[in-house]
Amino acid sequence: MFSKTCEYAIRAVIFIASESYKDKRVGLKDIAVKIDSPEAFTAKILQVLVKNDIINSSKGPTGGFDIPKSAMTTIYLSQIVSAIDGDSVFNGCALGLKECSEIQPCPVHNSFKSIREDLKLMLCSTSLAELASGIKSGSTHLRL
Amino acid sequence: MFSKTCEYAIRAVIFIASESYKDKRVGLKDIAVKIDSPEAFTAKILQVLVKNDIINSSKGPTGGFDIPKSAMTTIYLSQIVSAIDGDSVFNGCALGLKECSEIQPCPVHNSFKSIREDLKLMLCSTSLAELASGIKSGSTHLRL
DNA sequence: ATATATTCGGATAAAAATATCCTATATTAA
DNA sequence: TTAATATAGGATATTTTTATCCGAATATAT
Repeated sequence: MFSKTCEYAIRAVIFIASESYKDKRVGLKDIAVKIDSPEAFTAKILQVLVKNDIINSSKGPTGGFDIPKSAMTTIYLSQIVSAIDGDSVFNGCALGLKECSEIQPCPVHNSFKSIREDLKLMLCSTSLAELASGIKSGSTHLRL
Repeated sequence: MFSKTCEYAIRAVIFIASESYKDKRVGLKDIAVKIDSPEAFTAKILQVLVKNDIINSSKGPTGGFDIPKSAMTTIYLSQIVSAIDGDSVFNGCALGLKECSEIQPCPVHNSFKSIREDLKLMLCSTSLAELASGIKSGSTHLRL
């Protein structure tokens, strides 16, 4: 579904959001531990997320990553996914064909249509705020 | 969604089915051309499909691959997918967590539930016969 | 029987994804 | 202003996925 990189990205963003909700900025080391990801690799991913304006970063002591509370309700899963994996999840042919559309469909095009629509809808309507609230309340988890 | 290997597998099986429908056995070379896949790599994939009883093979001149007509209605997309990609599509956590279930869900577990159910249902109910019929009629295609 | 055409299977190679290391740069606090 | 701590980013390494090569085994037709 998503690349491993994208899985890390989503988990990291949710964790950062859950801490930002408590007005806490979090460092790379902490993030890597809390989402169980390789630290250096996670750093690379976070850089991409910063460049895509999904998270903020600040250097130096007391530095780290955060997300403004106001942004949490306007950032959706879809943004994280397309920042990391591009739009193949949204547009790509399930059988890997370059030319696959309504007028020239692959054999599974129609079978996948509604599933892809549902997926798209879900990704575009699930906000960071929702996802982080589960972490806050302890009803969802990010590692193991 | 699927690995590239699995995309080739599905395309190959559909092509073999569409030819078997016309009582034609098809060789590796022909398959690779018709589904636009690397020949040697496709050979490896076909071996796995043979081992999983999804397609038949026969050696020697006039040899090649085929699928009994009777089998076409009992082989489903799900079988091809799990033979090549395993059952990660069916069971795997969207965020890559090892432990993710109803009692210990990841943040997107519930959002993905219905989508995954729909996907599973579709894969388990779409038969090879259906997929091959689109190729026969020319309404669907396997390359480009 | 022999030549030929085909799949089978092991070894290897290339490419892409994932992961690490190290130095530079910025920021804070003392 | 200096020491300490954090992210940034380039270079490199490892692992996984994708792809190729080649000889062996097998079956067919002549």
